[in-house]
Amino acid sequence: MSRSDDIRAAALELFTRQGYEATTMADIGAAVGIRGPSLYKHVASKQDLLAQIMTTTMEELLALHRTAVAGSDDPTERLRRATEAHVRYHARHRLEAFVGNREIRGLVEPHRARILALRAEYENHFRELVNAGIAAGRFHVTSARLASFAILDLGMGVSAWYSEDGELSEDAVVWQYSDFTLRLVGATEL
Amino acid sequence: MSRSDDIRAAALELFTRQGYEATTMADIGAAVGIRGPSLYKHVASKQDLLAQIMTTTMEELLALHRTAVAGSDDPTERLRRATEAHVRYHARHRLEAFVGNREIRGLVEPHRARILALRAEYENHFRELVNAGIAAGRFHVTSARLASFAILDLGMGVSAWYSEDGELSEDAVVWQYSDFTLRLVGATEL
DNA sequence: CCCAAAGGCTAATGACTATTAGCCTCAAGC
DNA sequence: GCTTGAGGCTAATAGTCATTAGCCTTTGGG
Repeated sequence: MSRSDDIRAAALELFTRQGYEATTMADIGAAVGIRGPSLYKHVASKQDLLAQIMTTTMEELLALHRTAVAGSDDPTERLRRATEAHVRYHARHRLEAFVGNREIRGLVEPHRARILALRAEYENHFRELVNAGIAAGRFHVTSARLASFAILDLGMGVSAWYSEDGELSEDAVVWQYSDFTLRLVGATEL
Repeated sequence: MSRSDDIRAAALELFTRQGYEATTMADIGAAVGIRGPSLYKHVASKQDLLAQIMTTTMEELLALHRTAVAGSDDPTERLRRATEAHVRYHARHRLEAFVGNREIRGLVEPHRARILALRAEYENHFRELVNAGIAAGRFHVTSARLASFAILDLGMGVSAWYSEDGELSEDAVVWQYSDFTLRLVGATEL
């Protein structure tokens, strides 16, 4: 349904620019050329709009992570691929990622708990990748927890400043940031 | 004036936990044991409360940065000290830093423009530190802009997850993250 | 051609909110 | 002892908002 998609897209952009609380149904309606109340012919509620955006985002991120990591057994290569997927998603879907990171407070139960669980799972995957590298003697960091937080935060930063028509291409950012990650964990060359 | 300080502290915590928009004057009042309207005997407005928090935060951050950097001429040492100050501030004043990063949208002109200018200045300082290291042949990165973004984002991440009673001490986080930064820019040993 | 449903609209509902007005109390200095 | 100002309070003001109700138009399938 094209209209519903338009509405979700408009909501996404407004949530990014103004925040969930500060965005009114009338704003979203105006962005697609209708009045606020007419939105209810297409969506259940404002909260539902946010929940759908955040759920889709976290599920896509987890799916991409699994795919990225599946192709290799080498700890360095696995972390590199996971970081590439992470950063690429945050550049390519910067609005979704931005809202996904910043509007958790706007979610009401049970959505909030579900999203937090998915986030925790995602974070754990990264921590395990770092731990695997340490166990194999390939990474050299004091705290795997700190290193994985740092890696995740780098991606989130991307969603805050990346712009498709900026001077840096998506690939340039992805490759640079993957390098940063491997340097950060002190990955030794093979 | 102790009461005004209490109010600012209560507002800071509520803005962190619920966000500026979602926090009501009645909430802030309740946190200090009075009713919403009574707050106006101590503060000008809710907006003023936010503006004061953000302005103070950015000014402190800039002042600490200047002090940190002043003590050395060596590019590596300067970047290390700047990162230490950056991360330490984000750990020690995590509420201020958190709100400072996330509630810019809630600011109204002319506060918004002023804060954005201070942030831009802060970002520039880091980019210049990285550029200085590159020029001296001590750092090895493709894009100084990307590297400085990464460094700044690391600090912001800290303000999102750091906890004083967590397993990691402030010093541990500061030192680890400073290491991360120097690794990230490919700083060569002297 | 008809008519039902899809998708608009305006008006109403029921909250909630920042801020102001106006009043009351109480303590400290005279 | 009085009074004045600081700092509370409640009630009123003037919004804003999500959501629902009820109505109208269009349109596409029979």
